Amino acid sequence: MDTPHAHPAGTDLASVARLLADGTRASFCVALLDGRAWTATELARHAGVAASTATEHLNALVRGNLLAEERQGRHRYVRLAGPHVAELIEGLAAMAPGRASPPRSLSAAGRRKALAHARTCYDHLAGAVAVAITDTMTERGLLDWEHGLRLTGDGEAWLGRLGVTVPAGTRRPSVRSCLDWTERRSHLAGAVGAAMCRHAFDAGWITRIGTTRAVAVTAAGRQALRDHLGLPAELLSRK
Amino acid sequence: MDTPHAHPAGTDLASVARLLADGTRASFCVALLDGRAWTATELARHAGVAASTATEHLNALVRGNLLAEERQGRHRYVRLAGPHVAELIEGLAAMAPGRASPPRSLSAAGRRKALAHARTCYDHLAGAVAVAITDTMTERGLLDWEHGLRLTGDGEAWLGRLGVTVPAGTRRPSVRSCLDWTERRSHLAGAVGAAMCRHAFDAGWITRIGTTRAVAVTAAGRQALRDHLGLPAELLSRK
DNA sequence: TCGATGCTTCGGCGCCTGCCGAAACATCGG
DNA sequence: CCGATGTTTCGGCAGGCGCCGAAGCATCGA
Repeated sequence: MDTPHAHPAGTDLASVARLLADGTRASFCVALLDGRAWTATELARHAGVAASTATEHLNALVRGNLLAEERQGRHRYVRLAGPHVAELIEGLAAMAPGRASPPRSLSAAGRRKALAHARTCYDHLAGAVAVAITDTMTERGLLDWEHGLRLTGDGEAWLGRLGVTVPAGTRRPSVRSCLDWTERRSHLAGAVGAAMCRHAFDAGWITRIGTTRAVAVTAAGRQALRDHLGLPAELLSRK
Repeated sequence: MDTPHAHPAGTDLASVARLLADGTRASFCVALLDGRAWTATELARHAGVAASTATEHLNALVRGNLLAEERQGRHRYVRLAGPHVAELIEGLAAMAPGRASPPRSLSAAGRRKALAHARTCYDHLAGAVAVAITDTMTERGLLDWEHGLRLTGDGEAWLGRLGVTVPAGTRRPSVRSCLDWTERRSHLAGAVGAAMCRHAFDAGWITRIGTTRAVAVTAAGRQALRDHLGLPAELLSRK
């Protein structure tokens, strides 16, 4: 070897980072942030590359343990390998250059606006709505940031009144903050964030817009958030 | 452009990841995980590249806001841009291929062993010792993982008896868990972790081994950890 | 003022890797 | 069994990027 001590710990770090360093692979991962499984062809079309190219990228991502795959007949379904991957990707994206490049088309502008308003982030809620919810929960003493983020007793009771049940006994932290890449503020993640998001879907408070990550708050959802958190309607209705 | 909708959100994610996707740049960042400022030449020699090459890499890393720089005379000092960068890098490294490549030389083996035992991770303590401290603090009810990680009342009192003072009023979470890339377990980070590490240096409980990230626990340190945490001596002495 | 040292700029070289299309293979629905 | 559709393999091409050395600039110490 010609280098003194060939990057002792640098190489393995680089090998992981390299997986996300390509625009197409990154585009796959961002798409998969919705927490659902996509087929290889869907991802290829989404990123605008040939199917053969997508195959090679997926091989790399699966091999690198960023994605998990599942074969069903002639379809190859892939999804993020776990919440830690989603958090890593969000953390990386939050560090991106501050200047959000202006959208180039009207439909892109609308899409961006919908995403900024409310969207899923792996398995919990993100966007302006999620940040507002998190802020209000903090103001009302449901969340405590004093010594690390935690759910207060009031918070537990409040969740119970909402009908949200959090699966217990897992190693996953029950509350966690996740940096929002549109708002640049924290929103609620972790097991509680996921349970709240799931419950909001089940109760019909939010619905997916088409097949994207963007979600819309329904009339019932606005009502529920006003009743339980006192959130003003104008914050929740998209113009 | 020849692609349908040129990676809307993928590009900025990729541009950040690309910075860490090169072995040499990654090697710089891993070196800087010790939290100190290095000169360009030091990093170049460390990674085994020409000074001109290092300059270009540093330009990229500073431009991408991963590193902060400070000019002093003819020296260019760089350091990580903040704790969030250190956490990102550790998170990425923790995802690296499980098989730790066996060290190729005796000195490398010794170095690796020292690092695995106790080292600094940006501004707090990592390695087997740090994991043991964190575990014991949990067992003794000083830390509570129930609803997100937090310091208990007992924990605060315990810190006070140790003489550790934590700067208050910052936005930085006071306790945080950081995934250890040698132990694959969590250790204590955040403002409290940093304050404890700083206090341990000041009190002479630990000292740096040469100019590396590895640290040694002194006799006084073993005594202190036994008195305050009941940690067995054999855990703290390197063989 | 003058050498030594640290850093930067600039060409130029070579490899790595992402891309495609064509062809083969696998699966599904009849 | 057969066409349609999803996926994979394989060449081959082209651009990007990391590397170096030489030369130039800035700063330090004397």
